[in-house]
Amino acid sequence: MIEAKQGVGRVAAFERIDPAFQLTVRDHVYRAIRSAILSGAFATGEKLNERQLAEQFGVSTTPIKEALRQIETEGLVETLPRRGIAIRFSMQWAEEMILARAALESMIARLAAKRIDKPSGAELLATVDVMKTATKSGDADKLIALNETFHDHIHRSSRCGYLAKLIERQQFYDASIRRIIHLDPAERQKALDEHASIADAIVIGDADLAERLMRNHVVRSGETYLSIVFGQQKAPE
Amino acid sequence: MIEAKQGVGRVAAFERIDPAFQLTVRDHVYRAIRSAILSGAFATGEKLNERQLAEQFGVSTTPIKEALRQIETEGLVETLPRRGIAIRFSMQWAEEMILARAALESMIARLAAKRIDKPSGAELLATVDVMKTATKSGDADKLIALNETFHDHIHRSSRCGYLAKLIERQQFYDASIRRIIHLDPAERQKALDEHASIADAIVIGDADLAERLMRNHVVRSGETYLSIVFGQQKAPE
DNA sequence: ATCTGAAATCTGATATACCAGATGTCACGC
DNA sequence: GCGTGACATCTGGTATATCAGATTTCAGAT
Repeated sequence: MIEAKQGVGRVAAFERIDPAFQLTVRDHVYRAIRSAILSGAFATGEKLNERQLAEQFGVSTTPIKEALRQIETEGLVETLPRRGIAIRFSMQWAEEMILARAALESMIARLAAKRIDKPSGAELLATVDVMKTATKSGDADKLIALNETFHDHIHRSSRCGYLAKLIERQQFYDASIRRIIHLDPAERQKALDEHASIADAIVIGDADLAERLMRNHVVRSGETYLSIVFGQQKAPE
Repeated sequence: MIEAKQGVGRVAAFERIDPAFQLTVRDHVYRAIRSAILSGAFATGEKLNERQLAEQFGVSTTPIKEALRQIETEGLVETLPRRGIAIRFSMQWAEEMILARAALESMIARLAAKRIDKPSGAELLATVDVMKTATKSGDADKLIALNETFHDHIHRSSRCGYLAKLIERQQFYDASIRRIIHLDPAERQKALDEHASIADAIVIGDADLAERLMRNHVVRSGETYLSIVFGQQKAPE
């Protein structure tokens, strides 16, 4: 659908570039370090060195410092002034990130149930239908994308920008790990059932039910990811 | 109570200095800017200028940049590469911070109810008792301190460091505003009743009840703060 | 009067140099 | 042998200069 501005018919329908797309060095470094930490490349308590990181990335320390400040604010590392930067992330940290995400996603599901309108509700149910198909055919990549679409729909329906942003930071696994999970047919089916019932609860406006289902879904699937990322590790006895 | 180390009786009982105490320029700037934003010193969408801030604080841009990165990660401002730094905080943002805090605090209350031990439970109830006294006498400052103690007890009992840290960032009002609230006897009584029932629920281990009571408490008191900070503003109709 | 586009200017982004606290090393004196 | 303390060194913290994208300004063309 092309919308011409000011009645001039021949302007091409190029979408505005999202300013956040701009790849700064800082942003690249931020993602790289964050992802490395979350994938377990560093042991808890291990030290990071600003100069060394700068050398590895082939940049100055300035963008490194800024990226580390962001990662610090997220809680993944702790900066000890003039003593070093220590990794804080651990299995227990990941467990709590799941709990945080469960709390926030269930809150947002509750609000979505109260605020969703007819068209969005229909879209949400339609997404679930597509998921059913993808689940049967076992298309893992498509399921991963649909999963994101599903949660995005709910976030938008809740009209909560801040909460949605906060939730994004509570993810400690990436697409490659999701793919592993989606290879298991039983897991796919379980996720589908949960998504379907969550969508139903939101569309009929049952806030309490949507909240509860969402929390259970996030905790359950989170624990599955946890066992994959951290293997058979157990919390300290 | 003095604990001598290694049996040497004459060593003074100096406590270890918390490394986080060190006041760096960055940290000072971070707190100052954050507090200014939360107190409404800037309009939503208003631009901040790194050089100008550096000049105002009388420091270079380096600590300013790092502080802004932290504030950005919290979601209070948005950095548009090479275009400026825009304030994102608004009444709606504050409303969502309340919801986030409600979601996280209720999750932590749920865990505290499951994990609290006898001594901590007794301490929690004791804190509520002291609160009763302070409520009657109307000592606002003491109540503010006790409030913090109360929530800290619960955070510690939940054994969740990450969640507790995340919750800290969801506070948009400071002590001076709390004092205003605590001047109202009716408000004091309401808060006391809520605290008492939350403590009871946690101590008897009723996770569902603790969660629900905590959420309602945070939302209700949050809305009170909201109305004070933002006056009679209303969300866009 | 209006549109175009080059140049001035504003802003954050990055690089580099240097500062200062924290830590480790090791010769020295008991 | 062992505790002491000066000093080398490591680390993040801060200051400053410069780079480059974004925006604004405004002369010149239509």
